[in-house]
Amino acid sequence: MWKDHAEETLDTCDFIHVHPDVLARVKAALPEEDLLYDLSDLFRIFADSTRIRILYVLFESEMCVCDIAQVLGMTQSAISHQLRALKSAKLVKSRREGKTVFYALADGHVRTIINQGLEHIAE
Amino acid sequence: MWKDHAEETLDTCDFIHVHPDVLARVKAALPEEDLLYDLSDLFRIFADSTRIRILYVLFESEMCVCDIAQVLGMTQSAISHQLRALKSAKLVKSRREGKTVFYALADGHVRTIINQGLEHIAE
DNA sequence: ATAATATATGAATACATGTTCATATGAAAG
DNA sequence: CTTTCATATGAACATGTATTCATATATTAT
Repeated sequence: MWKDHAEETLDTCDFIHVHPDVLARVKAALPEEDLLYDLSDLFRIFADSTRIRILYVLFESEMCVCDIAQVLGMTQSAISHQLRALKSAKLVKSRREGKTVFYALADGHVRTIINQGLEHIAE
Repeated sequence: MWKDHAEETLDTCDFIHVHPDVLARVKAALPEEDLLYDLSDLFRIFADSTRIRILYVLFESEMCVCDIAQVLGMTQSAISHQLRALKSAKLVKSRREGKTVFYALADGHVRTIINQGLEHIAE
């Protein structure tokens, strides 16, 4: 018996283990979906070692695309693609000077986020 | 003439735009490759909205797998797979109590990193 | 033992993503 | 205007990854 609710409990346990009020509080605390996607999109930018290396380079100095490519030993195209990702995430900004385009960090959040990541790795 | 160095400048511009000492400083400041990979691996964990949602749930309370699955409206298997990723990154810890396994945040870095991400998005 | 339940896991699939290659754009010089 | 150089971009390819499905493991109860 009691099989009538088999469908809606297909993927959940038979009873809730935490107190119902906790469950309600947890659900209420969840941010909107849009914000969650924006957050994961932002962290996805940091989830690539090439982009991390570019950010580290820009920690030291603003630099043009081909200099970054040379320092990192990669093609201009690859760097340019990644700089676009970094710029659309507003982590870097660009400034044109004749034929060359200089990139620089957009703000201080980049350093803070990376430093927190380092602290976590160091344990 | 001067075509003999064409190969080594294949993907770089004809001259360096930043001062040579800056270039040397930038190269010296680059962390070791291992660390860069560890960093990007860590941020890759945050680069998925499901994992972010799990972390948000654990901000409020420790919780068992199937309760998390129910709160987030996902299957137990999907949550379990993601919890494994979160645990191997040492972002969550688990505690067994009979048949159920409770997950909780491992340390405070999670909150700090996510909060910094939020600040950046808010601009 | 066997059954029931919570969680973990391996394989498969569908989708996302980083790099390369070729080429286009934009700016300065001849 | 044409050429040259720095950068940007689209398509293609290879690799990575999140979810699903089926099943295995672990713990408790019967």
